[in-house]
Amino acid sequence: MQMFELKDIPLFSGLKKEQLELLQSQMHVHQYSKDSVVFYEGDTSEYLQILLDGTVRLYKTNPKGTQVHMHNFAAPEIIALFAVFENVPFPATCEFLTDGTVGLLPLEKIYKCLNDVDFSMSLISALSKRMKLIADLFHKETIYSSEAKIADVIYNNPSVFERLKNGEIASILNITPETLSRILTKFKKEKIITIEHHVVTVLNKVALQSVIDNNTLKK
Amino acid sequence: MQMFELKDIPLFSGLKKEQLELLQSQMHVHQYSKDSVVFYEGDTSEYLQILLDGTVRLYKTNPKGTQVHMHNFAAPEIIALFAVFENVPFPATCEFLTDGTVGLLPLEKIYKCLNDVDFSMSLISALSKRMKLIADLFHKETIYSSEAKIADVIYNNPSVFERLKNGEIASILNITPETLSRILTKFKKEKIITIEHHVVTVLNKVALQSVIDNNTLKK
DNA sequence: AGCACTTATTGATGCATGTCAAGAATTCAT
DNA sequence: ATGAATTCTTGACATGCATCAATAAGTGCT
Repeated sequence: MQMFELKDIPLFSGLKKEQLELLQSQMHVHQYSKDSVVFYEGDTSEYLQILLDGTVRLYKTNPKGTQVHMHNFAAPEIIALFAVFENVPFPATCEFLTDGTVGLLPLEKIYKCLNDVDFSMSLISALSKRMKLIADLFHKETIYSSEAKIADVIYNNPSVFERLKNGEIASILNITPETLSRILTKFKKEKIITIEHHVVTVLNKVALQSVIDNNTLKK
Repeated sequence: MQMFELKDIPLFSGLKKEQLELLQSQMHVHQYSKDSVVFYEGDTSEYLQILLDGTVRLYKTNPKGTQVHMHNFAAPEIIALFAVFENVPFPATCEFLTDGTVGLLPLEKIYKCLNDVDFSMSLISALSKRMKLIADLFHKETIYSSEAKIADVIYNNPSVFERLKNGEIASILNITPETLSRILTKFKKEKIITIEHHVVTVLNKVALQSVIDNNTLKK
């Protein structure tokens, strides 16, 4: 099995060879199987957690027990980046969607790298990218209606319909499968899309864009 | 009028004197009056914007035209921190709640500071704090019911009831004044709080905490 | 103290989306 | 290809909050 290493992660790739090897040697590696939980919302950790293999899903759980999807990450990627530098509890639960492995790097080892200008700059860039992720997520959950969310995936990521079943797509969008189904048939009736063998074809890009902007088809 | 300066901002306070003076001299200063807009959601900028005086409000506007409140900042503070380092459009509109002033620092001048380890570390810390802000905001908008939002302010920030009128509190919580009113009288009826002359007294802290955790009073 | 204006309360209704349940279509294993 | 299991669709209904409208309470000015 070939697995990612620290050097495959932009944050570390700029480090000098010895530095990198030192870190790599100080990293604990954990194996996880599908559906196992890496950490729970509210946990804290003394380690930077690095996804070396597999894909994970980050989500919150609301009081009714339903999950609010935040993001999927595929290796190689850092998970829980920001919580760690403010020593703040994780804002989400992290669960494996596949078998996989996580590397744990003691935070105090990382702090030493901050003297390296390249490392700091990579970290600033990584944090900024994470910030954009969560700002986009906030926008989708806060501004978009269900119709707009669906129009948005169709527009920007139509291939999910080939890879995932509707229930999975719905849960990524934080809507129910029923709502997804209803809106999809609405879009079909309005001749905005067709779906054949899980392949979505956009017939009316303008209308789709306008759903994204206006949250609705009508008027 | 006394106003804040760069050195009052943690991000810059670690810089050497000459460096700081250089930056200060390269900063453009803009005056704004109450209700004027510093930037709109979707704008981009070549400048780091620093709030030197007054308070601003950041919000998104949804397609129906209603505002989704994100955050208020009081001077001295950096606004739009992350958008700038990924050169991404601002995710929110920024509007003054008072008269005030903003300093504009050309980004390329900032980039030069990144060689300074202290500056990088301050920036990492500032970004992480912003990240926590938006993660908390996401939690409130995504997990909390209106009851939970209100219980949360009562619990953590009861003084707003003395300073703000209900309409303003409602808009900060992204609910309507009607909903706020209804839930407040519900809490009073249940003997969880009393309000006299805009001063909220908590009678049943446990119940309040349980509303925050469970999103509702009942059951 | 009295009147005008602003803010808060209350009721009736609407709307988007969730929930529950039944039936239809699809997928998969043999 | 056939049946069993899964997934999708559709309908009826529930829920939480917004909206609209009318009235009540509070605030400030002369």
